Amino acid sequence: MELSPTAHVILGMLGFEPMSGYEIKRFVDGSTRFFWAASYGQIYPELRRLADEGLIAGSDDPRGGRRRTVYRLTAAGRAALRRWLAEPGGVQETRDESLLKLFFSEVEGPAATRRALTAKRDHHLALGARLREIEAMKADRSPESSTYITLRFGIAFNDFIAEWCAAEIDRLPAPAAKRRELA
Amino acid sequence: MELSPTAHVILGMLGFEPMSGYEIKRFVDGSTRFFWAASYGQIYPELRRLADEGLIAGSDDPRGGRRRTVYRLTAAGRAALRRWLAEPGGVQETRDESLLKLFFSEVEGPAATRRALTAKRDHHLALGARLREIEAMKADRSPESSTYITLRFGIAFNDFIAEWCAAEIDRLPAPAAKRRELA
DNA sequence: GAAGTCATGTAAACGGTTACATGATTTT
DNA sequence: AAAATCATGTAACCGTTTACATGACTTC
Repeated sequence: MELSPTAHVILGMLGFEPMSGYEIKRFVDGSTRFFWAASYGQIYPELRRLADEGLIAGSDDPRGGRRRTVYRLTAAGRAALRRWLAEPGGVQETRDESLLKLFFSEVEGPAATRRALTAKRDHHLALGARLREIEAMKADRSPESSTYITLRFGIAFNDFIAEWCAAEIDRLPAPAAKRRELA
Repeated sequence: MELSPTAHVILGMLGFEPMSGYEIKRFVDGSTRFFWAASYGQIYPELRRLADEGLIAGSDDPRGGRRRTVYRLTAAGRAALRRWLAEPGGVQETRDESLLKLFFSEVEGPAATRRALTAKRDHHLALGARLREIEAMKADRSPESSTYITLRFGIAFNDFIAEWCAAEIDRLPAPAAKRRELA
């Protein structure tokens, strides 16, 4: 029974601590979301499947009058998580419309290229700021924490792209309006 | 009629020059593939749709005895391309299983974190090498070519990640085996 | 008492990949 | 003669998102 990457996200989250589907979603939205998103439409059916296969076990744990099912890893589930972590490779996909626009911009002239680079720079600037907010709230910031390493990766990565775009904008020929001013 | 990003890829490609579906696929595989892939299962139906909407026009242009349909942008198609390039934002999605493994690795201890970082470093090293091969073959390498800027972005980006991973590996506590050697 | 949050779930739609089918031409 | 490439296309499948439904509890 081949598990989907999203199933592994769930196993990984439950590897930290037992959680409900709702909590998994919240956790994902504040962490892996930037490189692996998951919606309720995936999480709840997947929890059922993993429970059916005996990799996780759910137990009722209502909060007040709200029903609530908390799942935890079984021994088989922890083994599956360990196996997945050890095996190399995996999906690596990007769909970046801003790069697409940059790529095609030359048919519209250098002004369009500049616009595309500026938009991309701003996007990654904003994303970097978001990640720094998450960093400020993060409890475990020890240097060998892999979740913290991943977060720092995200920040460094977005910083790098923003800076690269800014440098590239500077390399571009000055826009027509500027040139007229200089003349 | 809202166009999908993949429809815009086709419009963009035809903005460079008229092409057949097969040629679009080949072009994509050597360029946008790294940030926006497209399969035949998308390209051919999408070509039909775009032709039905009058954004592109196909004409038979057999090569020898092989039938072949070459598509070119119509005025409406070029306007749609221009409009899309001007509008801000767009899809920005990443699915990176290597980051997922890095993120969750701490439950397995620092050796797993090191393995995850090493795997990621090697992946981006290989990707960078692939892009450099493409660069070596690329005709237009003028600094204001947006396709070349995009390619250089890919190279810089993969280099950066590989170096970041390498630096992070060095920051990690020395593995147990190494420590015993030192004792 | 209204809005927000906690909590679980499903159905429909969507975008995309994979695999397959067909057939001609070119290269080895 | 076989393998590779050119060329077009479709059907089945898959993972994911969106939107919706339900209901209890909490905060303003």
